[in-house]
Amino acid sequence: MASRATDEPPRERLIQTALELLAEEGLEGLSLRSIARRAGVSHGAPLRHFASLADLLSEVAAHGFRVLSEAIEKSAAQLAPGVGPLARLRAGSRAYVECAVANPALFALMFRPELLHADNASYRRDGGAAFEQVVAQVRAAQDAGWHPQRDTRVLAGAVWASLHGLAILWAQGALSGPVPRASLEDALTTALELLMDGAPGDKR
Amino acid sequence: MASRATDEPPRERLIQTALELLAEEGLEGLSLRSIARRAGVSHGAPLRHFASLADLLSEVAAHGFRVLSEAIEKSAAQLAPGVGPLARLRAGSRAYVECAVANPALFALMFRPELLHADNASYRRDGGAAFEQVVAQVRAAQDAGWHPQRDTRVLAGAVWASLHGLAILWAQGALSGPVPRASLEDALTTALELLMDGAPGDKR
DNA sequence: GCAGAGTGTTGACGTCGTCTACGGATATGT
DNA sequence: ACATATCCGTAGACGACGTCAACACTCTGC
Repeated sequence: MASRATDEPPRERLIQTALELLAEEGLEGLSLRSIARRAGVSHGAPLRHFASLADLLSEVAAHGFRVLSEAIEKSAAQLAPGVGPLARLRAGSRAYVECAVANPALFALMFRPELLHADNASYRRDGGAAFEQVVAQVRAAQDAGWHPQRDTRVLAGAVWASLHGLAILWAQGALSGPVPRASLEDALTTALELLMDGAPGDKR
Repeated sequence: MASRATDEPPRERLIQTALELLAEEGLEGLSLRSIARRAGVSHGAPLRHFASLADLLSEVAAHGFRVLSEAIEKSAAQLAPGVGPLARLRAGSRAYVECAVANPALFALMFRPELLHADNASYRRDGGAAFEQVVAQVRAAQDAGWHPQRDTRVLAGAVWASLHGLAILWAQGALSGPVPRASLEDALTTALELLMDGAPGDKR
């Protein structure tokens, strides 16, 4: 029996290969030629399917945004039906950071503009969709009385950026030095409490 | 008269050249050979003074951390003597983000572990010093009643990460798409208010 | 039977980081 | 004064990289 991968369309196969390589070797190991080698094709083959390395990586990054969106969605879905919107936002925020920590290299790639085609269609679409998910959760929390007077997109940007900082620093190990190892999880909890407590909301 | 730069020691001269190149061309343009070209020496010369490109870039990143520390220090120094520690923390936070936005490529380099030697001495020292500055400001705020019961380093880590996320996303333009252009400054203000209001502190 | 698209190979080009061998200063010890 | 060592730079090579052009091998539809 042949490996299932071989009868996938070549574009998808290359993206999958790149994802594997990224997970195993990190950002440094991710070259057009190494992807080709691992996929078992010649060094020029990937350019039949992508205009450039940046184009291939942009598709990989778009895949990452889809993974992220699913993680956020699932985190909200598995809460009890009665819990309020602010608790959902908290759960989504946790999911964002945990997803980044679970896939550090992929997450890093998603925010490396110099490696990507910023105007790649999938990248823009899936990245935008992920942000809109945060916006929707923030809006729901506002409707429930959390900072109702603030501009929703600005508020969502501030929340997203805060989570994002924690996610990258944590994922790339920059926090392990200055902050004691055991308390990285604490830092997430602390950040969420700073951001989302002390203001009228729903049940904690 | 000869350019002042030529009688500097060659190590410093190369770091300065790299900083200029980084500011003008961004991260992509920063190669060992392009630095050598701009410094007017042969392509192998820089390796007389640095063990590798990563080593040179680590020194450049360390310089960036010194710039950042000075910006934070200056922001606190030019406040009126009477203002409280929480206001100082707020001012330092603004300075962090504004410094990143003023030097986007340098700031990006400082957090690209795959381009750096993570164990480079200057990099560790100056990066650590910058974080300790935040820790000191947080501790002072705690002494004045702001979340006094929390672990200082964890709290500082959470604050730093939040600022950092805003700084990178803003510096690399990732926020301009989803959040309306004019309100990036608002996002900073919003984040600072979320993080540092609604808890007992000093005078606003 | 044949044109054309889709896919893959091969070889080349310029750029890159790094290494080695070499050359010329400059300073120091005798 | 000379020899020696150290600093700093050059020149050429190597392998890896992204990209491109030329070529070949399937298919499919007519």
